[in-house]
Order: sequence, then C-alpha cells, then structure tokens
Amino acid sequence: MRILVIEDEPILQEQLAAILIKQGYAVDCASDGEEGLYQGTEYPYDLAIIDLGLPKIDGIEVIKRLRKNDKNFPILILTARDQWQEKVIGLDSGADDYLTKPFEMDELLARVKALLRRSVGMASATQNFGPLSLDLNAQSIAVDGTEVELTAYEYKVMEYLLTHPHQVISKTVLTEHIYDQDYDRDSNVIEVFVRRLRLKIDPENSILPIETLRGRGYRINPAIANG
Amino acid sequence: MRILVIEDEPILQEQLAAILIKQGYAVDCASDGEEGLYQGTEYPYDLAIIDLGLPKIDGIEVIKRLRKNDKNFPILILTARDQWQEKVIGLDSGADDYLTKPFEMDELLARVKALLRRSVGMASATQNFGPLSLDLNAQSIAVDGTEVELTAYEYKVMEYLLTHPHQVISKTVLTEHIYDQDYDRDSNVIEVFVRRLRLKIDPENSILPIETLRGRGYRINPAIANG
DNA sequence: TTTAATTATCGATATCGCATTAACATTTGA
DNA sequence: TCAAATGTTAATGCGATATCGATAATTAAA
Repeated sequence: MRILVIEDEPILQEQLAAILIKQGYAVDCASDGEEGLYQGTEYPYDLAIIDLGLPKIDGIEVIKRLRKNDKNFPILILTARDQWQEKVIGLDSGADDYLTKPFEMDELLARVKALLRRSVGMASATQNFGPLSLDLNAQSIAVDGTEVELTAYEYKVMEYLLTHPHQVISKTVLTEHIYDQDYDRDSNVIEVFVRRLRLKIDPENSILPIETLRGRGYRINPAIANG
Repeated sequence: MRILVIEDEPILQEQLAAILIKQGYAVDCASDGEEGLYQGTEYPYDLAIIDLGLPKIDGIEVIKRLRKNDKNFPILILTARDQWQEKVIGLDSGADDYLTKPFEMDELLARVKALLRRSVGMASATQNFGPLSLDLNAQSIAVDGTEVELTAYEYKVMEYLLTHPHQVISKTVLTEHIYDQDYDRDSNVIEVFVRRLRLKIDPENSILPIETLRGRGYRINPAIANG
C-alpha cells in the first residue's frame, strides 16, 4: 500500500511519514499543493493524506483536480480545529474522511485502515475461463469481452458450472441447485438449457465450453477451467 | 437509501429520523442495542447511525457483532463530548466515522452523504453515465446537461440503480432499499416507477438507460455504465 | 454388430413476468 | 381547505421463456 502525504509543516510531515512507514506502508511526501498534485497525478497511490492549508495550491483545489483526473483513491484531509466548514467543503470536494488537528496518531491510523479496508472491498470480481468471463455482480457471461444474453435459468446453470470448475456436475445436482423445492425428475430441462447455452456461447463449436460426461454429468472444459 | 438509527434518547431519535426522511432516506429506528442489532442483521441497510451509549447492548458491541455478521454498510457513531477514547475504540471496532454530541444537523447530513457516496465508490458527488449525470447533493439527474424533473421516488429508484452499475438489482432489493420496514410488499410500484423513469429520461428510446433482465431484475445499460 | 441407455435436438405450448394504462388514494403546497 | 402533484393499486395484454413430448443421434455395453 502506497500513501501520499501532502503536509507543509516539516515536523508533522516527518511524524506522519514515520508512523506510516512503521506500519508497513510505502510513503511519499510533498510539502506544497503543486508538488502534491504532481505526485498524486503521476504515481499510483492507494490513499492520500492532505492538509487543507497548503502553499501554492490549496488543499481543496488539489483534491478537486485529483478527482477531475479520475484519481479515485481515498483521501483523508487534515484541518485546523476551528473551521468546521472546511471539513464539509473538503468532503464535498471529494475527500472521504477528515481529522482535526491536533489528533492522536492512533486515531489517524484507525482512519487510514478503515479507508483502505473499504476501498479494497469495492473491487469488482470477474473471473476468466479462457475466452469466457463470469461476472457475479452483473450476472453476466461474456465471450471475448462481449456479453452473451442469457435467460435467468440459462445463467443459473452456467454460473453453477463455472463456479465449480474441474468438477463433474450431475444433472441431479444441477437441478437441486437451480430449483427451490423438489422438482419433477424425469424431465430433460437441463439438457435443453445446456443445448441453448452451447448455441449462445459458442455457436461455431470452437470453444466447447461444456463437456458431457456420459452417465455422470457436465463439466467445464478443462482446457479453459484454469482461467 | 435506507438508514438505521440506533438512539435511545427519544427526542434525538425523532430529530434524526425527521431530518433524514426529509432528505429522502428511508429510515428505521431502534431504541436499544438489542433491537438495533436485530434490525441491522435482518434488513439490508445502506448506513447505520449508532449512539455508543445504549441500553441492553453497548453500541461498540453492536458494531462488532454487525461486522462479524458481514454487515458492511458504513456506520456513523455518536459519542458524548467528554470521552474521545470511545471514538477510537468505535473506529477500531468497525465504525467509519463519528460525531460528537451536540452536533449540527448540517454536519450530520454532510457526513451521511459522504459515507454513502464513498460506500458506493463515487469519488465525487456527481458522476456521468454516458449522456446521463447523477448529482447526489442536488439529488438530480440530467440528460445531456439538462435536468430531468423527477419525483422523490423516481429519483430514489434511479439513484440506487446508478450507484450500483454493473449489477442486476432485483425488484425485491430495490424495494428494500427504497422503503422502510413497514411497507407492504407485493405490489408493482417498481415497474411503474421504472416506466415513468424511462419516459422522462429517454422519451425517444435512444438511450435505453434501464435494462430489464427478465426474472432477475433491472440494470443500468452497460453501454453507459462506465461514464 | 446389435442393443440399450443416455443425451441432443427441435418444435409446440403453457406459463410467467413485465409493460402498460388508467383509476384511485394520499400527500403536499398554495 | 382545496387543487395539484405524487404515490399506489388493479386490470389487461403481450412477449419471452420455461417446460414438455417426441424423435434423432450418440455412446457404451453385450
């Protein structure tokens, strides 16, 4: 984790850097808004700590410009105790949290941890299987980056297969996981869905995403199951 | 967006609820830790405001147990002025921000907005989605720079969809985040709002901002979801 | 090779979910 | 207090799609 500290008071800057490095973070420092903005734009940070009272370019302005440049890492701002409007302006400008000076270093660390934890938790999870990709949030499957339009049940079948690669899934198991209660056996619904999936995902029969293991069930083609 | 307020002082609870509802949030209230923990575990909130001094189960404990149950919504804690250690303990326990009583309601709202904005991964209060733009502060949606006049609930629906792009949102989930707990389900309100949104936002059917995924829910058109 | 079992395929149909509309109820603001 | 705006309910129709039944193709076993 790499953190940018923009703070003009040398002593505080030093303290911040020391305590963050001690915690295991990589830390870069800037002493004015101009320098900070440059570094923040140029390097990939996971978080920035920005004092609002800065020479050359004001902290608020630094935040605005960073956000305008699509820098989306969390920003923690430091403000003087007496001006609480600044905090609100800061938060509205794109900061994520603030601390009022003077503050305890313990508190700073707690805030930093909370912000990092939250930003990590936001990652979108798509898994790749050769030319296929599965996005559990979007509930979508794409082939070579293009989404395939699947119906609800088609998607359910494919999702279950893809989330259990390297496994042979019997039609019974598939049925049990796709329907709520006991569903009429003696039906060929699964075969029908598998067929439609094959047609939609791989009309040219070039990928062969779903293998049939006669008498045992279906499984994702091992050739693509590892990503 | 649905907010849980856990506050034992009736007057303050009332004030909080009133101001939040006026802002357009769906609000549930609890008057002690036990009740709050139950509700927080049972219903899908987007944020919780928790007073640390609570009967039955202490606020800190409520936070810890919510987090242990994988409840990841942001938590704003309220503490008495004199005990600032509590804030640090609270933040370490999984809270995301704090306010010291007494506080300005303006400041509370600013914090709530910032936390919600951050929790949905928005760096600033405004964001573009193709020709659409969402402004969380103004609570407005514009098409090609021109604001669309939406009613409160129409906006709520659209806001929730836009703040969760790349995700399929079922009608159940949508309902749960737009209404508080005493709302009669089993209705077609969502369909009606979606229809009105489509008419207002895209009368020419040229943008198709809201996709229907039959049997699954609605989703922002992936073509505009990335800005 | 023959046979039995399993799966693939395809078309038909019934069902379900959603869109749509308008009427009705409620809230809001003048 | 009334009118207008907004939220909610109910009814209808349509289209997508889940399901079924029948038959063809494939595979494994005898």
